[in-house]
Amino acid sequence: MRTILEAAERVFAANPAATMEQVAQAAGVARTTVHRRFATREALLEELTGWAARQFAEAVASAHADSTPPLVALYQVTANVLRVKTDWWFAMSRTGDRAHPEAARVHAEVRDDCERLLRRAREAGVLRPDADLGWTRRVYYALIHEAAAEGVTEGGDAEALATRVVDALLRGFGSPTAPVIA
Amino acid sequence: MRTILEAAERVFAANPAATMEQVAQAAGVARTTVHRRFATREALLEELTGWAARQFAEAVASAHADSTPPLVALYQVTANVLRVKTDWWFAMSRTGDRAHPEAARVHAEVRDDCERLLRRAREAGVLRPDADLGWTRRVYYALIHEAAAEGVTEGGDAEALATRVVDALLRGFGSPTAPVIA
DNA sequence: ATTACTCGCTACAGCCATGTTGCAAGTAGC
DNA sequence: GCTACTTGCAACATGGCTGTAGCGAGTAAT
Repeated sequence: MRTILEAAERVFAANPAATMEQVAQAAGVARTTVHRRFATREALLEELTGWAARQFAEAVASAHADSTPPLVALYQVTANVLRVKTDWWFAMSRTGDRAHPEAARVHAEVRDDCERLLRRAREAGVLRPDADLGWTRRVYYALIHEAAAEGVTEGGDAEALATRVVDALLRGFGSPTAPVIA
Repeated sequence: MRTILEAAERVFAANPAATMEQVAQAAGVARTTVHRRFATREALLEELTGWAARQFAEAVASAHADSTPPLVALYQVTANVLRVKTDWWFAMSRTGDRAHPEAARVHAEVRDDCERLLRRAREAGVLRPDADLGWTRRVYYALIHEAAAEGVTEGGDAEALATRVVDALLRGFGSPTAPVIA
């Protein structure tokens, strides 16, 4: 069960169009055994996304973003999410999928949590007063995605990656003395 | 020919696993006609990635990044690439693919160009002296990707998107007076 | 009108993944 | 030993996509 889901994650991460046969082989079981647990391919994908969504929700919740200073919360959430996302790369990439309403709900909720956290950060002076929170959130997501990609291929630890993500998000890479474009 | 490639781009952008039938339908031709131009599905994909790669190379080259100040070059390259990437979203996402060596070569060259530009920017004081160029480049790519996604769904103009990308890359979203994490 | 060309349509063969079933072997518990 | 359960294996049916071939209609040029 867990074995099959983890194998599916590995296989689909390498090739989203992989077959049930490949998943079974990676799990070390027969293809029919996979079908015994998951009636259809769709069902397997759904289980996978649901499983990842629960891990995701847990990772976000355990950061207690509401009861810590924004900067600390930002760092904790980032590190926790990176841990999950490097292990469940493929499953976590299936966010917008119409399948599995629970996963969609989780992602929507996290999205709200994230925007709320960013708003708190802006009010606390951590973010610039003129920061566009929608764009800020999308950039934040993109940075996490990129850092997770590095974590998958090179296996860095979540804390170091989180530090770089938050640093890139807040400071950028420009010299403080450089001219500004807009 | 062009019609079919453009249709393929649209269809595959919506669903990478789309069939030749769907492509043909989107192009307004019969499936056999698609096969007359592109012997196999693989051949169609290759043409598509090759076509996008040429557009990409042209977009980068026409920015004359070597002969303008780093900050200007960064902005020009960003805007040009965004124009191509919003139109050829799917085809441009097939970078690491082993198929079509020309596309792989183009992407490798652009990557080098980009790192060279970032190095110039750092030496010119546009980037912080301690900026990790590899990480900077990956973040830059991620920002372009994100901005292009917005361009695809909401159709903003390339200049405005480029401004936001460069601004996010250089300044980030943090308040200049806020404490730093690392 | 003839020729050359392109396209749509139909039909077909082949392949591969999916999903199902039945049977045999192995294991754990009683 | 007996039972219940799980698994592997082989076989099969099904469906969908791919790629090919042939025929007929339409069009443009000479």
